[in-house]
Amino acid sequence: MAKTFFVATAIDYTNSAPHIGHAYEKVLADVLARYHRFKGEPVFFLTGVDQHGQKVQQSAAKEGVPPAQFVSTVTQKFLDLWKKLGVEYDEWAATVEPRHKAVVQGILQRLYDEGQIYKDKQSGYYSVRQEQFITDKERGPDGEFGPEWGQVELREEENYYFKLSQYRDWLLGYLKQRADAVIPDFRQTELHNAVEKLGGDLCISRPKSRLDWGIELPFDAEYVTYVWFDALTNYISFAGYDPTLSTFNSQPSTFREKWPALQIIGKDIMAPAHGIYWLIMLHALGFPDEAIPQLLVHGWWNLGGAKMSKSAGNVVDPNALADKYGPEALRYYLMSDIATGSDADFSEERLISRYNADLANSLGNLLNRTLNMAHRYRDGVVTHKGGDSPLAGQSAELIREFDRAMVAFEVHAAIARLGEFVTACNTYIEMSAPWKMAKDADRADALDHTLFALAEALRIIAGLISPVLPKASREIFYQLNIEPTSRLADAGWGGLPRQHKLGKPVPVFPRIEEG
RNA sequence: CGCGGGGUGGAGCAGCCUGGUAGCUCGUCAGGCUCAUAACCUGAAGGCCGCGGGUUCAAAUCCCGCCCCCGCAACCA
Repeated sequence: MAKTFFVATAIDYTNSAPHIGHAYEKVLADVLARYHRFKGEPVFFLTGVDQHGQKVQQSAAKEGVPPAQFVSTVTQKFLDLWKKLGVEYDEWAATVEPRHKAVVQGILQRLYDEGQIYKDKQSGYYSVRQEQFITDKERGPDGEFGPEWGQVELREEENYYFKLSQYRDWLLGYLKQRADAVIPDFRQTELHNAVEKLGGDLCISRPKSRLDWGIELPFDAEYVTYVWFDALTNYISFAGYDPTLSTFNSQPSTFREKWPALQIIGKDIMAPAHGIYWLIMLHALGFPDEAIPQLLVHGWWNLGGAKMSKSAGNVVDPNALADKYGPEALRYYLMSDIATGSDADFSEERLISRYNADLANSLGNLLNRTLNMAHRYRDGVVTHKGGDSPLAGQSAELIREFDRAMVAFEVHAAIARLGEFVTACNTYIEMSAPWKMAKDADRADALDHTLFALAEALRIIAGLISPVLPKASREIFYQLNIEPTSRLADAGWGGLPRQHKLGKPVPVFPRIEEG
């Protein structure tokens, strides 16, 4: 049995509505999950929401609703968006769930019992209005804290700390020994540099007097868990991890079959959260190096070269885009117009342009003209005649290179490669000129040969594109009048019956007219 | 000398790890085709691959230095 392809995304904070970056990450995970299912591997796709914490508590208070209710409203927006975009996860990680709490508390208790968590006292500047400690970073140019902080006072507070720094050398060693711990590699360099500067331990609690919307510490009811042990733990709590079993090998087989995950995260939360805290947490919990998850770090969609932010008012709403252009057009754009790991500029014009050029003009038109000719010249029936088509060899190469790109998470490259093949098919039509063959009775076999090859090429294309555009893929198969190819193994040349009646052409990708 | 990314024909990008005729999409120009969603195909113009040095038979690609953009971080408990 093949190892399960376990892909997990970061879980999104339910403080405000999803934006384009959230959508990108989940679609990327969904495409990879779908591709590995297509390859016939068992797949476990985990995503969800991070629902606790101070900002949620504050936002809820502002709206005058209980945090649980506030969180449920925002969570619904994420659920609706994933449904709309066709993001099909296997498990939903919502951190308010009891089973998650049980794992978080179980882990904390174990680490506490093992002496890996201790209590300490620190002091700092505290903003009464914002209900948080602030640092020198918040000081204005004049060295004073601005009026937005209100009254600022020096305050002492006791909290619990996790002995993070003692694992610094382990992490450095791990990163040194595993070249693909983080992808792309320059992020691994960045992480390594960050780890070298790692100093103190990690504060993991908040007194309930300041924050009570969280998971109570099992060993001190006066405190709740601060973000790290709550949010990060979702990756194992929703995969069946049992906190009472201290060694990895004693974990339930349902967990061990899945773990470790490929974790897809944004570049902003690699260091320190995932690259340092999370990896060290796992190590401290007894996970062997082979069970440390790989991090796939993606870039951001910027707007006009500038970072997107709510304060700048330039946030792109994926919901509106999906409504306007269709979810598949959005999926295609997000997957094709950014190199995994890099940043890209978001542009609605680019979305339209790529959709029209790649999907409407190239692929959609290829399907349309092929079906049309088949109906016009052969009553819709394509028949195998003669030897191999040049498209046969090209398709074999396509499948190899497409796969190589996809398993390397380079979805953009895989899509580009597929586009080359679509163009090759269009060129093949021009070269063979079936409309001329149709007028020449002596070339009847050649016409059959060409039409058959095109139908077969389209069947392959429809299979390969299915992880990115599941709906359009099904529609293409429907028009080809064949069962959707559900496995890569069946995608190769030669799968089409030697005589086959095609369906009627209907534009799958109608052009988006601007303006 | 904090950490990292980027600088490639008019625009947006890929290629760089694993040196070997500079590639893709859009745009422009010319031609072809008529099966097709005014789509498709071919050809052309346009680039000292940021600058300077080095290694090499050979550098966009490796090494050194510099310039310019962009993120992140800067004792956030």
